[in-house]
Amino acid sequence: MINITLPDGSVKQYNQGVTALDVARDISEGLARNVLAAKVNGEVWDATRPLTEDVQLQLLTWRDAEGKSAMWHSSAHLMAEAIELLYPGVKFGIGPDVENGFYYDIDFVDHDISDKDFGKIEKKFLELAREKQTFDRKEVSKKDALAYFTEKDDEYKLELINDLEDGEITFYESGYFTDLCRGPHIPNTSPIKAVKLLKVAGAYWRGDETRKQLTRIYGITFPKKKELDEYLELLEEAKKRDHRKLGKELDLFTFSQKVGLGLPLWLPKGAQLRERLEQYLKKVQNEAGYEPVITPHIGNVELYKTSGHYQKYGEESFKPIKTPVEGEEFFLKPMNCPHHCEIYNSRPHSYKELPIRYAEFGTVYRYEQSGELHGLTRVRGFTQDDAHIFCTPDQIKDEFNGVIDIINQIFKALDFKDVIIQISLRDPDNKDKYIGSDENWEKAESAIIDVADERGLNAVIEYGEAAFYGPKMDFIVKDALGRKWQLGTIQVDYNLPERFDLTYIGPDNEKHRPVMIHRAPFGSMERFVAVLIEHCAGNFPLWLTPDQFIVLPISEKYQEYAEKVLHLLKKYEIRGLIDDRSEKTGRKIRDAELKKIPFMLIVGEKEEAEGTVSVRKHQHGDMGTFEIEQFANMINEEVEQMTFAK
RNA sequence: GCCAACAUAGCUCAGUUGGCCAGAGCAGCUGAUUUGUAAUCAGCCGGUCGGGGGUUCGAAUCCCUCUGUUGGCUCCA
Repeated sequence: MINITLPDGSVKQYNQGVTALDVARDISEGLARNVLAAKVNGEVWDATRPLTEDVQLQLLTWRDAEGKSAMWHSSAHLMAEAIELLYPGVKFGIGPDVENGFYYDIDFVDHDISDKDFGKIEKKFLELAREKQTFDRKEVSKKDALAYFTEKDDEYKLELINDLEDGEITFYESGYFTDLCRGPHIPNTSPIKAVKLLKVAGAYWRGDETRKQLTRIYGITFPKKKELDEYLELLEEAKKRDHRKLGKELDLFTFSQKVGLGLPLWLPKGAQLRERLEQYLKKVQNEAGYEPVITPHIGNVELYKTSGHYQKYGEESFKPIKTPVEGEEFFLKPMNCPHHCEIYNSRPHSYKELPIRYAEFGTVYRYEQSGELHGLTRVRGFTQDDAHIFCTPDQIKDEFNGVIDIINQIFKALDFKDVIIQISLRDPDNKDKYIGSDENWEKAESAIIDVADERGLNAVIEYGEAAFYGPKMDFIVKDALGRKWQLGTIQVDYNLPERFDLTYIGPDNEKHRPVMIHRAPFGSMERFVAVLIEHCAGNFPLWLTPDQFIVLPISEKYQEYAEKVLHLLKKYEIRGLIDDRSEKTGRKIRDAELKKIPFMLIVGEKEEAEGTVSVRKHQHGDMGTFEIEQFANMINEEVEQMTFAK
């Protein structure tokens, strides 16, 4: 007999060889039907795998993330089975579960596949699911495993098996399909009631662009058709928030083939919005002791040879510009730091001056691969809210903390709540990819980790994500469709000070090396605005929105009064416009609602006589009649509150 | 850059298996209307059907190619 401890602390006794599914059945049939997998001593197992000793057991269902994983992973197998039946001879790469569903990388050999084939695959998929196929785990020797896939002529699986140790190889058999797989899987396919294949994409085998590109098919499954419908509806809703769509609708930005791809053009309303963000940050930075600097858009090739960027990125940059007579070469600047180093170097510095903080909204240009360009989030020309802090090694922590304060303040003012904080460190197995000494790297990495610990930040550590010159802390936010974008970043850099031979005179009258901190709270204005648009679905906070109100005169008779209202509100520094078209009020309201203007001020006979406005709030409706001053105070209070959100 | 799909008026989209001068709604312009909380009416303007090549008696429609967009992959100082 063995003891099974359940999450509520109760202990039950069973015969050796009992399965999690048996335990579930013992509790209730309903539970047994819903069990997808089991957590055994903290490790996720098949619910059908025999338990041979005393264990802590947790049954996993659709409600648990691990339960979903097991089902989606099993769905990947099922899709592979369907595809193998429909397209004999295809070869399989890997097929894991992902955040929302699963994918399988497949070499279709000589079959052509596109999303037009999805319907056929989905149909076969559901047929197979209804067969209640079980997933049978088999431990296989390396020799047998190799033999099986040699027979199948699947070089991808063979490569995977060759990387595994004998004794740790398992196969799963389901229906007609056998796959190399660690598991775990759901007991059988009956919970999979609804499937949707979502997209086809090319994916390099093992993420290596020098290797063959396989066809990746993404899909998602649900235990109920209704849940699938809800998910698809959610995707539709998300599309409405897409910054590319809203940017067009709200006249914020555009692109022109003639100007060039990846080069955004800011329209008046978008430029206004962006300028407000910049002014806000300038004010915050001014209070935090930053000094503005301005540098040109190009820099001599020598500058980037000194910085090391030339060696690393020279080949994948826009080609240099040459002066016609001297033949001197200049790069469009891909970052501002080398310029700022030269500003620092323009005269000697005393330790008493440090830290020095140079800030610049610097526009930079980077050659990005054409397939990667995406709205405002991935462009070839963009403006960083950049600053470089030059400080002594023992000032790093304070400075780092100061930057985090600024980032927190901004994210709070804009109501960004779901921010992922990532500490990006060097890949310890691939140190040649980075410049600088081990000692400096270790110092910088531990400084960042210490600050995160001290502030109790819930940060994730990622190895191999560091910049080539130093480790960093990134602030990552998701867009409407759940894609992750890096916004703010703080980077410690011991390398550029070396390369530019930056120094300060210490109290000992000797030269010392300062440390540089690169930081950009927004990251880039383009990307930040894009994420902001999606975050608030185009309903910008009052302090940022291009037009705060629109006056809607009932008829031309009240045009003069409308102008008076506009004029008065201007005096309170509230911005707006008048809809003077010869349209009905209902129409003007509809258009203003669609333009997402926060307040509509309706004025007619009554308002003119009383010197008031009738206020309608966007998405809320009629708020009643206000004195003009009263309305102005309401707006200004709201603006004040948001800007100074702590 | 790679894989796949897509590209028709400023915007959103119709255009069946190639067949009369390519259509609609919105926007724009002109006029009428003088309007009270999400669309007043009428007329007009607007397209070398992304560019180029080809097949055909005939191409928005079929083929090739280039460009761009979208979704991924790879990359991201």
